[in-house]
Amino acid sequence: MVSVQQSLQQVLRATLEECKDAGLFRCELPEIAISRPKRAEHGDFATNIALVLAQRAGRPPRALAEEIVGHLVDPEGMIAQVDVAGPGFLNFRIADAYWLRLLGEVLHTGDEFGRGSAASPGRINVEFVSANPTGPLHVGHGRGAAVGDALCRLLRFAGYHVGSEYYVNDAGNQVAMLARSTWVRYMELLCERDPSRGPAPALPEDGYQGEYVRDIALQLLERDGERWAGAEPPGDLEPIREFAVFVTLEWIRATLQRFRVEFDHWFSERTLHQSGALQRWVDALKARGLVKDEDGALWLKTTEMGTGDDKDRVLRKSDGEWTYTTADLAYHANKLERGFGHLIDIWGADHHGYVPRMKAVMKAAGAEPSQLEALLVQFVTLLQGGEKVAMGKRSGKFETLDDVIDEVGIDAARFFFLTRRHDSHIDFDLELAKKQSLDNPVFYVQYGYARACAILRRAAELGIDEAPYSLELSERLKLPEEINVLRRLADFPTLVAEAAAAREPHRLVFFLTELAQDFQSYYTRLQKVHGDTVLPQRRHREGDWQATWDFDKTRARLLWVRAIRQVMKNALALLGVEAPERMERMPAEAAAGPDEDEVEDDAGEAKA
RNA sequence: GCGCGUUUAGCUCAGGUGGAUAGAGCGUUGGUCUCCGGAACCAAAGGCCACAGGUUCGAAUCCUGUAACGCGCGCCA
Repeated sequence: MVSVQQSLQQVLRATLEECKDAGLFRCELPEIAISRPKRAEHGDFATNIALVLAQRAGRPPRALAEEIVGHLVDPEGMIAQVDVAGPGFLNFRIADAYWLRLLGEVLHTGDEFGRGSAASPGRINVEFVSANPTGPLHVGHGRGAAVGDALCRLLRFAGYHVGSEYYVNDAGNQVAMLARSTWVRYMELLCERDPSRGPAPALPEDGYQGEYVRDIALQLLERDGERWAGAEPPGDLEPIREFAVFVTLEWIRATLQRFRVEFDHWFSERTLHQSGALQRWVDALKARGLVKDEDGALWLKTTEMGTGDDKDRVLRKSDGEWTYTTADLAYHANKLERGFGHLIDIWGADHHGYVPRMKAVMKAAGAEPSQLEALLVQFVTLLQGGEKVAMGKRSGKFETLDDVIDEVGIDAARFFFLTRRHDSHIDFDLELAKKQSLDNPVFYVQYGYARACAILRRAAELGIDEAPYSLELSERLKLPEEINVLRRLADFPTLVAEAAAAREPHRLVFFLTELAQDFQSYYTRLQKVHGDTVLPQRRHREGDWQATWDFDKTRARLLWVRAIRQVMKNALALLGVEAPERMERMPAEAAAGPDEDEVEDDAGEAKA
C-alpha cells in the first residue's frame, strides 16, 4: 500500500535527481520533508526542500524553488498545481483523481486500511499496570491501563511485534503486609461472632486499611474456618498471603478484562526468586566487578554506569533480603532473554526518579540503556461537578477503577484517559464523561459513527443497491467538502506510523474528533448550502421519481460514507473504544438527577 | 539543597520532531432551523506561547539563565 504522501515523495526524489543532473547542486540529496500545511491556500502538501538546499546550491531559496518547479518529473500527472510561496516553500495541489482512488483503497483494504510495516519491527515488550496485588485498581492504574493497551494496539497495527506484560509483585514486604492485615480482619470477624474471645488484635500502623481487606478475610473464614485463630498471627503467614494475593489478583484481572485490557503474559516475581535467577545474576555481577560490599549489604555500582544515577543501589540488604532492584534486574534481563530487543515500561510519574537507576540496571545486565524506554503517566484528578473527588489509598477512601467504570462506562473512561499526552495531567470530569450530549467528545465521535451506519441502513431500506467502487463512479463526488474528507482519510496511515513511533495514542483521539466534525458538518452543509441530500427524501419520492433521481451520485456518496465509517472504525479499534451501530436514545426526562440514579440501580439489581 | 517534569485563549488541552497569519473543545456573544439520526450546523470575540537572553533564513518547538507549581531524592515498593 503506497500512500499519497509516499507517491509525492517519489515524484520529488525524481525531480531532485533531475535537478542534480542539470547541475543545480552537487551534494547528496537530503531527506525530503513533506508536511501538510495548516492553511488550505497552501495546498495539500508542502516541502521546505528549497530552503534546506539553498545554501548548498548557492542561490536564494525562492530562485531555487522556481528551478525545481521547472524540472518537475511527474509522469502520472499527480500534481495538479505547484506554487512557490513565502520564503521558498513548494506547495503542491494533488489531482482529485488521487483522492478518489484513495477512496477505493479504503474500501478495498477495509479493516486493514492504515496498517503499516514498521521499518525495524524487532520485538517490543510493553509492561504496564503492574500494580501490587494488594488491593483493587484505582483511577491512576486505569490511565496506565488505557494508555498501555492502546499503545500495544497501535504498535501492532503499525507493524511492530509486541508482547504485553503485567509484572506481579507477589513477593516482598507489601504482600506480606497484606497477609498480616488480612489475618487481623479475620480475627475481628471471629471476635465479633464470639465476644468471649475478647478484643481483636489491632491492625499494624502501616497495614492496609481498605474495606476490601475485610472481604478477603471473610472469604478466608469461609474457606478455612477457625484454622488461623489465635492471639498471635500464625508463625507461617504463607498460606494466608497466597490466598490474599490470589483473591486480589482475581479482582484485578476481572477489572482489566472488563476494561478491555489484555495481557499476553502475567509474570510472577515469586517465580523469579524461586528459579534462583537473582543469585545467579548477583554472582555474575560480582565476577564483573560491578558490585561492592559495604555496611554488611551488597551494592550495585549504578553510579558508574553512566546513566546519571546519583547513588549506588543496594542489591541485598544486611538482613540478607533481596531488594526490588535485584528482582527488577533479573526480570528485565529475563525479558531480553525471551527475545525482546526493546522494552517499554509504563510507570506512574512519581517513579521518574527510578529511570536512571533502571537504565543502570540494564547496563549491568549487559544491555544498552537505550533498550529500556520508560513512559511516565501523569496522575488523574477526578472532578465531580467541578470539585475534586478525594482519593488516597492509605485512608482507604479511594475511587477504584471499577467505581469510575460504573459511573461513566468503559468507552468514556478509556477515551478520556487517552485524550491527553501520557505525561500531561488530566482533569477527569465525571459529569461530562457520562453526559449523553455533544459536549462529550466520546459521545460526539460515537454518534458520528452511528449516524454513518444509519445512513447506510436507510439506503438499504429504500432499496438503493450499493455499487462496487470504480473511479468513474467516484468522480461523481465533486463537492469540496467531499474531497476534503478524503484528504483527511489519506492522513490516517501516516498518523498511525507517527503516533506509534512517538508512543502517542492520543493523536488518534484528535483525528477522530476532527473526522467526526467533518462528517457532521457535511450533512448540515449539504442541505443548507448546497440544497442537496444524499438520500431521496419523502418529498422527492413522488410519482415516477426513480426515473429522474440521480442514483449514481447517491451511490458515490454512499461509498464515501462507507469509507468514513471504515476509518472511524479502524481508529476506534486502536483506542479500544466501541464503534456502535446505533446510539441508544436516552429517556426524555434525562435531566431528572438523583431519582434517575436510583431507578438505574434498582434495574441493575433486578437483572443481577 | 540536588534532580526530573510542567507553564500556550476565561477553563481543559493540542500544536506531526525548526516553518507561512497560533489551534480545538467547553464557556461567552450572535446566527441557521419543514431537520437523510437537529443528539445537527455556522460565525464572532478572546493570545506578550511564564520571563530574559542565545542559536539561524525562520523558534511555542533547540540551548542557557530566572520564576511559579508538581514530583522524586531509604538497606520502601
